[in-house]
Amino acid sequence: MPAKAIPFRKFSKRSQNQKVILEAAEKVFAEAGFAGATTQLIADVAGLPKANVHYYFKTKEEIYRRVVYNIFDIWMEAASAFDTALGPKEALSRYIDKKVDLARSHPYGSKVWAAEIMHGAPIIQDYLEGQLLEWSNDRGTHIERWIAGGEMDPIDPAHLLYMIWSTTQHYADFGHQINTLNGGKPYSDSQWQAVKKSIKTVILKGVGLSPD
Amino acid sequence: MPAKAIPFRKFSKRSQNQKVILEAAEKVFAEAGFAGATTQLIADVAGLPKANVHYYFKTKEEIYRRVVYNIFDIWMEAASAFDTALGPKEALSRYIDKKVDLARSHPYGSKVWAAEIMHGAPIIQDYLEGQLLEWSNDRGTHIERWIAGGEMDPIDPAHLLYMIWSTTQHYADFGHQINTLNGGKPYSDSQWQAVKKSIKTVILKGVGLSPD
DNA sequence: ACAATACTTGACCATACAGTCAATAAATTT
DNA sequence: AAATTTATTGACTGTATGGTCAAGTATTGT
Repeated sequence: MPAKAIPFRKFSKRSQNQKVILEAAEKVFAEAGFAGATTQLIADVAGLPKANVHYYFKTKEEIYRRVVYNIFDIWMEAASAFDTALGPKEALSRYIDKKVDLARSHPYGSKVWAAEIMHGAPIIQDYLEGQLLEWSNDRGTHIERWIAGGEMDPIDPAHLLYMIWSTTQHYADFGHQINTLNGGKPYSDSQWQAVKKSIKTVILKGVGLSPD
Repeated sequence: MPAKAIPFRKFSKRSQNQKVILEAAEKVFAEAGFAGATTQLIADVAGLPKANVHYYFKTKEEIYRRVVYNIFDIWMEAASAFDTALGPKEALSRYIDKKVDLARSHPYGSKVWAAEIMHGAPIIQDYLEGQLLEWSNDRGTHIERWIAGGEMDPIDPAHLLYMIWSTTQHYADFGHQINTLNGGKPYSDSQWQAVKKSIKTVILKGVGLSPD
């Protein structure tokens, strides 16, 4: 919400700078936490003077809010990969693939999200109780339908979802630990492929679906 | 490390107060992050004046260090539950049980640990490269032996370990989200039992071991 | 009883930080 | 080209916080 009307120019200075600031902020919030993230550091990473950051965003909290909302949007988009029309094997496979892709492409966002939840979700509590709950319940009932129809083994759908969320996001949130145990090197393309395969194999077999 | 010698009295005022402070600090660090945790708040939660906290611990960082080391010790103790002499089914089952117990009994510690890793492990990097790497490699070779001996399906041992870590710790680190999706209520005893069962079932079946 | 050591605590200080402001420059509109 | 809006930035301010200190009280040892 700018103070005055935004020009409809597609790449206005305004939206360009906001984007740069938000990307810098995502990284800084992920690495230092909300309280540890200084506006000065965000400005430095963005390559702007601090006062300029405050010209575009009134408060640090407003920046944080925007970052968290962005992450939620990306998460919700990925959530649509869990397409129940496909049947359990395909739906779960594609969802896992998508979530691993996200862990790789948006590690900072994942960390900010994790920290937000760990601190009691002060900003996105509403979304948890709204969209996320709705989405989970919807997917849950489909999973129960598959179980009732003998298409997969019985399991509490919530636990299955948590298992997918945790295993995939772990590769973002604990990436530092994983890299350390990998000889200090980040995962290669083929290692990321192996991640997908391992997770899909265990979870699919784990609920009675033959993988590949 | 006290400035002078510690009296050998088992429950000296010193060790009592340190314990109270460290427990308070663990909670505050978990909920607010390192930078967001104020010594004043730690003192308030501990029920002591701030200056008293600084009498026992020189700096906030020293308190944080102690908290993180405590967590690592608890983690390592749990790690011994992965007893390779028992064979894959029992070893994995007991380890999962133990880790879920830990997620329930030490949620704050788990969060502090997660945040420490997410911020690049500034304090415990040495442990990651030392004890944790050693432990992981040791368990990894045993898992590979089981696989070679046909006792379980092939899987990259690292991914199996990450799967256990992530699924179990998720119930601590994302407890707020889980409670929200559980109607705002914390898990009951029987729900925690179900967590263990779900995780064990999926992972054991997922690597070709019949559960229960 | 006395000394010595350990603990307690309000008041204080230096620093770092979020946010402001005014003065200037660049871009856009008329 | 004048006017108006938008963007840039160094300098500044008030507040919150980590840490100190000195003056006290309790505890322990002799």
